[in-house]
Amino acid sequence: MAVTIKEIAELANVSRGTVDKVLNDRPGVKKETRQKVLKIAKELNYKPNFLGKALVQSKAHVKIGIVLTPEYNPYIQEVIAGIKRAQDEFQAFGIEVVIKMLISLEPAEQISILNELESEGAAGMAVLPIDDPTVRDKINQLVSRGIDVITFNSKIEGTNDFCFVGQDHRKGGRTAAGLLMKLLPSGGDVGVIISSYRLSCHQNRLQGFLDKLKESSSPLHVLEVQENQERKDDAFKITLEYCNQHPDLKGLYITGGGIAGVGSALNLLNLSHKIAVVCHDLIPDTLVLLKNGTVDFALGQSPDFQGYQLVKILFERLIKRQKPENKDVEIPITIATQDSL
Amino acid sequence: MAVTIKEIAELANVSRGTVDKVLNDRPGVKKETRQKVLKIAKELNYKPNFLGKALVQSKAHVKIGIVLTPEYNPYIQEVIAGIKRAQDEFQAFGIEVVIKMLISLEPAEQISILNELESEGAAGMAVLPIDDPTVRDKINQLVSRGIDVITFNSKIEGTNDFCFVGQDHRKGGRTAAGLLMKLLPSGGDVGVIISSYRLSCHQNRLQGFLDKLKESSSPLHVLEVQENQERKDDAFKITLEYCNQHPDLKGLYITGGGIAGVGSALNLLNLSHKIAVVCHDLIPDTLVLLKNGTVDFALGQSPDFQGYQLVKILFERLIKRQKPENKDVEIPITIATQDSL
DNA sequence: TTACAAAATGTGCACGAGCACAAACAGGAA
DNA sequence: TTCCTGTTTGTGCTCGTGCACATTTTGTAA
Repeated sequence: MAVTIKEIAELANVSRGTVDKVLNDRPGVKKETRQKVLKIAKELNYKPNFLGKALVQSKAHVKIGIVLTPEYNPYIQEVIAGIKRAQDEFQAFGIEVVIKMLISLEPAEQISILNELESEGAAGMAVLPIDDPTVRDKINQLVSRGIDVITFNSKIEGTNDFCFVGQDHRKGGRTAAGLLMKLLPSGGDVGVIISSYRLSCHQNRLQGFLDKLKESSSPLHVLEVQENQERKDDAFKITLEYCNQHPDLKGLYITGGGIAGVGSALNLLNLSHKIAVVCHDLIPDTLVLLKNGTVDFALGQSPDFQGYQLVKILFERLIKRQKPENKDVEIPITIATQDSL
Repeated sequence: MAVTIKEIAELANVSRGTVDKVLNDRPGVKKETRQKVLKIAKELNYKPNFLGKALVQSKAHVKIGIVLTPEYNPYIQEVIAGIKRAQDEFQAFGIEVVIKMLISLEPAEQISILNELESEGAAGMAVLPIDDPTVRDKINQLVSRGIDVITFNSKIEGTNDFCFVGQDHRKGGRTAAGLLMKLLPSGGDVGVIISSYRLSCHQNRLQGFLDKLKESSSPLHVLEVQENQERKDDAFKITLEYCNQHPDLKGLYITGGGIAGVGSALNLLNLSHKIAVVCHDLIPDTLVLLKNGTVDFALGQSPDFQGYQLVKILFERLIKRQKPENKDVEIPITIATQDSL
C-alpha cells in the first residue's frame, strides 16, 4: 500500500502542511523538522501519488507546442496521429497540445513559430529542428527562459534541449548498406538518391551508408549521389538517368521521399524485380512498392510511436515532475519486407 | 475545458448525486430526469475525468494476474521487464500486478495456477496459454464468471478472451521464408529447427514458412524439419547432422530457442558466414550471433512492449472502463540485422 | 515581564467522481 | 387531515496533494 503525506505527517508528529513544504522544497520549516521528515519519507520510500497531484493541477492548463515540418509529408501525418493519441490519453491531466506546421523549410519561419508559441505561454515544446545555427540559438534561448524543449527526428548539435527523440540516422544508413550487401553479395553499381531538404537526417544516412560499405570493403560501387526534392517526377528522372547511364545498375538506396517516382521508372524499364531497392519511411507509397516486390526493404522510424512519445515525455516532465532526466530516446530502426506487414 | 458532473447538474437543475446515478446506470432516478441528464451529457460530450475516478477507487486495489511460461526463457525475462515498467506507471491507480510462472509446460499446472489467481480475487488476467482444450475451457469458465481475461503470444482458438496481444506467427514464418529467398535467390537446401514446446506459435511459424515458399514456387528445398527442446546441445546436434548429411546446405531457419547451439555448430564447421541463418527472438544469444555475422536476420516480437501492453490494456479495461472494445493488438514483426541495433 | 515581529506549524478548502445516507416529495389509506 | 411507505433528489464525506491563510511558537528588544 502506497505511503501518503498524511502517514508521514503522523509518524513525524507534524501536520500535513509541514510535510508538504518539506517535500516540495518550500521555505518555512525548521531545519531539524525538515530532516526528520525527509528521513521518514526516505525510509518509507514515499512516492507522491500523481493522481492527487494531477487532479489539483488539472485546472492549470499546461500548454505544449509541437513544431512540425510541412504537412504534405506522409511521415508527418503519422507523427500527428501519435500526438493525437497521446493528447486523448493525457488531456485529463490538463495538458493542451498545439501543433504548428511550417509552410516552408526556412529557419526564419521556424524561429517565428517558436516565438509565437512562447508568447502563447507554452510551458513545453517539441521541435523538429531545421539544421541551422539560428534555430539552434533560438532553442537555447527558450531553454534559458525556463521552457522545456525537446527536439526530435533530426538532431542538431549544440542545443540544450533536455532530450532528443529519434533515430540514429547514421545507423539507418549503415543498416541500408548492410541490406544491399546481403542482396548483392557479388557487388555492382549502386545509386543513391538523397533528399535536398535541410534536415540533418538525410546527410547522416548517407554518411552511415558510405561508412558501412567502406568498413566492410564491400564490392558495391556507389555512383554519384543525386539530390531530389522529395518529389515523384524528380526521383523518376534521376532513376531513369541512373539506369540509362549504367545499364548494369544493381541497386538503389533512397534516403527520403520520392520513392513512388523510383517505382514508376523501374516499372517503365521493366526492372522492378531486377534491381535491389532499399528506402526509408513506411508511407503508403512505399507499402505499395513493398507489396509488389519493387522495394526489397523499407526502413521505418515508427512515426506514430515517436509522436506519442513526444507528448508523453513532456507530460512526465511537466506534470509528474518526477525526474529531471536528460535521457535521449532512441527510436529503433524497423525493417519491413513484403511479408512482414 | 472538460465538462464535469457539477456543470451537468447545474444545467439540468438537479444535484450531483442524481447526475452520478444517471451516468453510472444506478437506479433511483425518475425516467424524465434520467433522459434530461443524458441529453445534456451527450450535448456537452461529457467524458468522465478518470483522475477523479481513479483517485476514489485507488484504495480498492484491483488485482491483475499474469501467467507466464517458465522463466528460463530470455524472451519471458523481457516480457517481465515491460510488465514491471507498466506496474510502476499504473500503481498509483491502485492496481496490483501478480506474476505467476509455470514450472512445467503442462496444461494441468496452468489450470491450477489460474484457479489460484481466481481464488486470490484477481479481477483481470493475462495468460500465455498452453495449446490444450482443457486450458481453453478453463479460460472460458473464468470469462463467464466475470473475470477479464486476455491471452497473449500464442493464440488458441475458441477462447472468449476479450483481446489477444501478440504476433501473427504465420506471418513471422512467411517473413522468414521471404528473407531466406532474398539471401538465396538461386535456391538450395534449407533446414528448419522447430521448438517442441506445446505453444501454437512454433507450429504456426513453420506453417507460414512452408506456405510462403510454396506460393512463390521458390527454388529452396526444405529438409526434414527437426524438433528441439530449446536447448543449446540439442540444436547443436541437429545442426551438425544437417551439415553432415547435406554438404551443400545453404540456409537454416530456427523458430524458437537453442540458437546458440546452431552458432557453435556452424562455427565449429567454419560455416558461420557461408550458411544463411534466420531465427526468432532478440535474446542475448541471438544478438551475439547477429553481431558476428552468423545470423543474418533475427525476427523479434518486442517482448518488453508486449508485457507493457498487457498491463495497460487490463488497466484501461478495469480502471478506465471506457470502452468494452474487443480489439486484438497485433505486435509488429521486427527484423534485426547486424547494423540495425 | 510585556510587546511584537518573524519563524514555524497547523487548518481548511479545492480538484472530480463515487457512494452512503439524509432529506424531500409523492401517493394512498385511514 | 395525518400517517406511512416508497420513490426521487440532495448532501456530505472520501481519495492524495497543493496552496492560501490561520494559528501557534520562538526569539529579541523595550
